[in-house]
Amino acid sequence: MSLEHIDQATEVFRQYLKEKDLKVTRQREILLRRIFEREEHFSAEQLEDRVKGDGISKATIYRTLQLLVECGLVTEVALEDDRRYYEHVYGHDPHDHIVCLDCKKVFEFDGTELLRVEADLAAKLGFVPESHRLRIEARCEKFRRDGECDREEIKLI
Amino acid sequence: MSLEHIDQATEVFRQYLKEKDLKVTRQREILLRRIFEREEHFSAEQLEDRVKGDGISKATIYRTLQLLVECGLVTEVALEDDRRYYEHVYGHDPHDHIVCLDCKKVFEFDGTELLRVEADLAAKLGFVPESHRLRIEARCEKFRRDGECDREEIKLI
DNA sequence: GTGGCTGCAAAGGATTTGCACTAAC
DNA sequence: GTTAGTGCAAATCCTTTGCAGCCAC
Repeated sequence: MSLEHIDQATEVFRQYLKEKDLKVTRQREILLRRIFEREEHFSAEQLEDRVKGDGISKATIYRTLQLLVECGLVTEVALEDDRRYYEHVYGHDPHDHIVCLDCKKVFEFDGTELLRVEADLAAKLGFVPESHRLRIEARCEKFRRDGECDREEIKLI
Repeated sequence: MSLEHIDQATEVFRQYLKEKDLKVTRQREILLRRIFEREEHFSAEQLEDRVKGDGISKATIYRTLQLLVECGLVTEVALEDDRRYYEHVYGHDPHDHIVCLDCKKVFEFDGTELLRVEADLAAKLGFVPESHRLRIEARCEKFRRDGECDREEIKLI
């Protein structure tokens, strides 16, 4: 993510905090930066690793993640069922996730078509869709054929 | 679910156990029956309630659920993120779930179209889809308009 | 100075596990 | 009789919470 985007996200977060009469703290600013400076999904534990040395407690990490989700800068991703994973979404196009049962990598794919189908379907049933949580589990043809997979994880495919 | 279906599911389960050299126990038979005799999603805790009085421990419930998922008679449903929910799938058509943010009810809808889109999408990306976990969160038009919703939960819509 | 925030440790809550006993086969 | 299954309680693991001191405003 570009420095420019990080700055914009920081601004969005500060604005959100101000609106809610919450405070801009050292910990919150560092966490936001560490989240946005990488294009990787992360769990609370992995985020803890990223800020190792910055003196930020686990409790603050969990509390800040909640704030970031509330203000829409971060969302949960349904990668696993046992723990929560997150990704930053500021400046990202809608996408969903497909995990390969062979090579275990996670890929993102353009979510436009599914969004349209979802909207149609929901309309037919009398609903207005708000959000969805999706994980597709699949097998990678290349892996099956060659026994390896050279795709880059996460990259939009 | 019809008695006939329960018997068939029981047979499938027994067969699976036999193949794996596992035992057909009183607890396993009761749990399967209690699961299949209702068309309701359930958590481990709710299943515990359903077998209250049958003297089956929580540990056995969790262990049996794993078996039932392994043999394909039951699957996890992505209703909530904090605990696991299940449904029996023997004799059911493919479907997905939509939860109403207004009335909190869960509905099932025909999953054929999404399956097709998923297969197309996956093929384009070089994958063969195996399964997916989906929850659509939406608002119910009727509820918004009338302040109530008379739809029946879970029924395929 | 006054909230809200943080770190710490303890609590919570769902699920899993170790073990001695019991029950299928 | 053998082997796996069960119940119980303890253990795990992720996440949340209570509280005393701290920091942003």
